[in-house]
Amino acid sequence: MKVTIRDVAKAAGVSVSTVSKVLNGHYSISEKTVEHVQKVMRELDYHPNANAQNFAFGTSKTIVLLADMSQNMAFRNPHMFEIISGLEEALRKRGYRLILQGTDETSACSYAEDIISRNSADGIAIHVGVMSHPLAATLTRMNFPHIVLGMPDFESQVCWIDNNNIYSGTVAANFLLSEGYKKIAYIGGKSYDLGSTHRLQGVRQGLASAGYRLEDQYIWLGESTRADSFRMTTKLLEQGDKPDAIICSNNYIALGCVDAIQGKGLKIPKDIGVMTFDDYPFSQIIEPKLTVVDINVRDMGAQAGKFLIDIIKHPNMQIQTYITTSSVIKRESTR
Amino acid sequence: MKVTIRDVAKAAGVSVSTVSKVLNGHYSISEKTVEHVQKVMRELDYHPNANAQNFAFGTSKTIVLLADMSQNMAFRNPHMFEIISGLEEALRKRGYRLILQGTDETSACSYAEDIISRNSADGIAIHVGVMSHPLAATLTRMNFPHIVLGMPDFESQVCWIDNNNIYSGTVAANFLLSEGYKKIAYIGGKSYDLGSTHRLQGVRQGLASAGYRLEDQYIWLGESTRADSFRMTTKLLEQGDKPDAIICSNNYIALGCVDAIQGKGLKIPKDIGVMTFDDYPFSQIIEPKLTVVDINVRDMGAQAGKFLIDIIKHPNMQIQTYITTSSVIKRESTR
DNA sequence: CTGAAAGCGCTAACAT
DNA sequence: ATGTTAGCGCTTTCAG
Repeated sequence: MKVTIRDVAKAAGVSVSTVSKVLNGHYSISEKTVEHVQKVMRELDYHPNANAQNFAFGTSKTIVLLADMSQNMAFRNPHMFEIISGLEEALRKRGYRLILQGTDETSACSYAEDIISRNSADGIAIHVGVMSHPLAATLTRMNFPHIVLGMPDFESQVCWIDNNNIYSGTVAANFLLSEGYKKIAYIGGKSYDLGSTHRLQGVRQGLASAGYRLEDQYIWLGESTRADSFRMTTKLLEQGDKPDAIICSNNYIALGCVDAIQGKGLKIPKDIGVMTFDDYPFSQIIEPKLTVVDINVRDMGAQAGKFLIDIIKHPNMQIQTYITTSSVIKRESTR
Repeated sequence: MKVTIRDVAKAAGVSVSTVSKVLNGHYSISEKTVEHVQKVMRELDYHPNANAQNFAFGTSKTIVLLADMSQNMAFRNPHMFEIISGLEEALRKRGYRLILQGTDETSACSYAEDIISRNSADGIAIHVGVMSHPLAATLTRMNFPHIVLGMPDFESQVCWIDNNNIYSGTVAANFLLSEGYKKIAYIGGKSYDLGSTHRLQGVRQGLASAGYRLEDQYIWLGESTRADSFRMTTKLLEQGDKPDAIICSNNYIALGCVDAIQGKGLKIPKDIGVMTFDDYPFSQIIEPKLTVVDINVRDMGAQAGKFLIDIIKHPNMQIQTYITTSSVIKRESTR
């Protein structure tokens, strides 16, 4: 059968608590005993039972992640899985494990309640996609260590972490200016698309602080689809005064934008520059390869993991933050 | 403080073991007592401590997944995360949780040994990408419940599950024949690319059983890159007798193939049909949208979860299997 | 049908 | 520096 701490104690001729102390590197054990006990452990091929340790310590060294992982999500939103990868790595480095729990927005709250009340995890990470008002309420009411991946689209007291899209917008604007572009246009989503809105705001700020401005007729906001972007870009290009560069709020919009530009017989980047955000696989597949502001999402996951562990260790800590890790990857769609 | 089973027992005026039996639906408790105890539980807002239960039951109701989740993996291989999603769902339905553990091939084996010897999971799932000889040896030597996601490229006694690429190849061939194509070519990876090799084999079989054959000059095997595929397709098209359809072993190869065809001024699907395997996001983005044999990978993950739990419940069960869940998604690259 | 008591394997005062 | 002992919260024989 399984060899337990008692077997080791017996074989080593010491008490169980001494073995336990060796296991946990307690200072009070003499070097000689430590070595002896460790030798016995090796001989017996002893490995402390994880369940028993967790139980005795009153901790599970475990974080659960609530996220929507329904059909095709990995294809539609690889982004999320890259965040998860970063999160897992950060947690692992700190001795925690990540439990994946797929859920929809409706069930997320009861899952969280169950986890908290049954103490089946030391903390919860929640992808913003399944975040809801009741869940936020539960989290703050129970005062349980948590972090939301992405900024919730409503006010609350929960801890969240997100990329700074405003900053990314500014990075994009600054880059284009530094490359000599002057008449910059923006194609993005409507006001409820917070990402797009923030990026737009950042672009504005970037231009403003360099003494330029984003002209109203150069801003087109619509659906985040290839088709609607095609429509908007076409309209934009049919106006009298053409921009010399277009910033697209995301990859899908960029796709339609490129179609439209090429449809008008214009060359990228010779006649007009294009750039967008996030380094999706197809940023590199479409012609020309897109210049993007890359927001290191994996790093965001890693930061989230770090913060969550900090929160667990310092329960009164409060985090609500943006992190800024964007940088430009220059490819062929800008000169 | 936390309310425990003892508090419930006291408040309900019964013994701890009675409460435990109510918790676990033991037959021997009278309906009256059950109801009474449950009422007290609700009143006290009692929730059994998960750690303690696991400890007492000697199980963790937990599966760990070993997989390479290094930088950009979610973008390079969304496929894997879709499998993981399916796996998680299947496990959850059966009362198990999925722990994610990122690793490289080298560390995977010692992670597995640790998990097994410390009993920190009831089973292990391993993505084939981190599979190795020593890991296979460990798994069979320790006789621990496991399942490998994907077929290992070496002989062993481990349990694995994979799509049947041979079958998928046949599906592709049959589809093209049924659409009226007759001169079919194949562009794929070299012999060590098992996926490509099996698909090729399936294509051959499909054609053979319909009385056709895959001509040698129509088979080009090289690197799985857009560039090499471009090269191979160009060569193929420069031969005297052109095929009327090309099957590409994967999406990257399809990309280069489409480039080459269009580079020769040929139209898809008018002059030549193209199809490939796996429904990657960019199968839909490139022009024309690709007809693919879709191998429901999420379902493969789900099956893996089901099998793994079966193995846990019936330890002497042996599984080494293909599953076949391919079907054609017809889009614009075939007529 | 219910309860007393012995564990599951490990940790952590407290005593020596 | 080491050992004694009492738990951690729940399950599970075994008696009654």
